[in-house]
Amino acid sequence: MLKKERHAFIMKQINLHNKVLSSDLSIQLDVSEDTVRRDLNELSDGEKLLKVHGGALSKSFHFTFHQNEVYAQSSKREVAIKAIKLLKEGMIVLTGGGTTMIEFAKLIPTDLEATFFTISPLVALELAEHAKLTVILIGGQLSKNAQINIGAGVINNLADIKVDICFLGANGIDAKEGITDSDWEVVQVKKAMIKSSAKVVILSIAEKLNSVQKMRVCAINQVTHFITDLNPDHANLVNFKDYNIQIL
Amino acid sequence: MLKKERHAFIMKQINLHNKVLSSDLSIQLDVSEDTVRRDLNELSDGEKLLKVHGGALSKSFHFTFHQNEVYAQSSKREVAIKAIKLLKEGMIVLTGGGTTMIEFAKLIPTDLEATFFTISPLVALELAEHAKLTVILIGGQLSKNAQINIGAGVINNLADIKVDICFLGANGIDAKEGITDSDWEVVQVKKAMIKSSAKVVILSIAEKLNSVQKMRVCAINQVTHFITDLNPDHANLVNFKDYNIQIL
DNA sequence: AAAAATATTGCGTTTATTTGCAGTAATACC
DNA sequence: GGTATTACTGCAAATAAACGCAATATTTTT
Repeated sequence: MLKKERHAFIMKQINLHNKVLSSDLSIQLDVSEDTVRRDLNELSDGEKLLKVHGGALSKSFHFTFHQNEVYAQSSKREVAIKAIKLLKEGMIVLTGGGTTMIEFAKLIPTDLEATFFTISPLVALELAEHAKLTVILIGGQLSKNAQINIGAGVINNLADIKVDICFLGANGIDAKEGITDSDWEVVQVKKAMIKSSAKVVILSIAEKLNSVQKMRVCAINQVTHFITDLNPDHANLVNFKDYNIQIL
Repeated sequence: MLKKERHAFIMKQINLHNKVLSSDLSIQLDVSEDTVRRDLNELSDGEKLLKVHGGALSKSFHFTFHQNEVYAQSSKREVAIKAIKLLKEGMIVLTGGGTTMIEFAKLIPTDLEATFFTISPLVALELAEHAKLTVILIGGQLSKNAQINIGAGVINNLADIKVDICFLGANGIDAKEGITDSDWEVVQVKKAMIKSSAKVVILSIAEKLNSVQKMRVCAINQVTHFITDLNPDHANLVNFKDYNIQIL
């Protein structure tokens, strides 16, 4: 593997996870830790990342908690704006959690009258700011990592509802492997959500394209709409053209 | 976990709660207290926080205090501190909503292991910051005014659970008229909560004493504990002495 | 194409950092 | 004032970084 390729791989990991460990990279790239260190030093010299003992962090990491609360917020907002266009008066909508969904909730027109089900307390609170929306929070055990409700209670409740459209964020998305995630409980909930919904819209920033996580939520052909911050004709989306999905 | 990550976590906690305890951080970060102390020293050297005996405080604490525009916050905090003492290891707890309950949630010791049911998304999110708590959010329609879940779904779910203790804020409280509120839906939910709980704790700042709202939640003798920011022997509380309530 | 120059990589060694622990000093709480 | 908690010190073990060097790969020059 060429040095440039390694650098690209490292930067991808950094953007995806905000951190990398030298020891992990050494195994993943199949080179010595020395080489990884040298790579990290070079990237660090080029101001591409922040080198620390044991690995490296995203440069924006430091600010993540202060000024730039949400990573890649502008991309996420772009995605959200496109998603808004799928909303129609009187719809019954189901939404997941995550920062993209919160952006989405904020951008909903204030005069829209609709019913929203959600598993995310944060999204629910954001939706509650809109006077004309009916907001129903599906209860369950609150996951500390994902900040969404999970568990059997959620699944049961989801089984009893049937909505017009479901908006979901994605952790990993790949044409062949479909939608994937890394948390088993979250995967179960997402599966149930898809089952309860006539249309399924996946929202994802371009960065997460062609990345695969450990567990599968669903195949690509179960998705009806796929929204990224890219132009639908962008080269990176060509793999998805074969499936019967509307790409926005 | 990398050192910088720990630092970021600590700063997040500081920004969130305005204070951290070394002992808590040691558990949450899964490192020794020594390491936490060294971290705090480094952050303190970098002027990021104010180190004190037992933990650290936000540097901007004295200034940001005012940005938190919770009405009568200090009274509410006093009430919350007293309420914390009723919590025991392993308890099943049910809580309502409101700013007093949020103060309460913030002040729960981080090493407490317990299960919390709540109808308030905001309280749930605050509780979720505590690593050892199981948080279950009872779902339903989100009331825009009260920012708690209401409606038949909530009542049904409440009917199926039985908890050790229930913490409720009160809108109106009077020895003769009991606990009263102004929103019909909220009253229904509170009634259901009381029904599901072995003990009922009412939290209220002194200001609300002897005030009566339009709708009745329950009589005073259905309450087991009553917490205000006043001394239990205060003259204003004399009316409540006749009932079989523990006044804190 | 062969040779020389340059870059890259892995390994052993040395050096530096980080972390937990034991013992002791300082501080807060009752 | 006594007790419990927290802070500091020095130390040892583990881990990571830096350095020099030799082997290998790549590019440039002849």
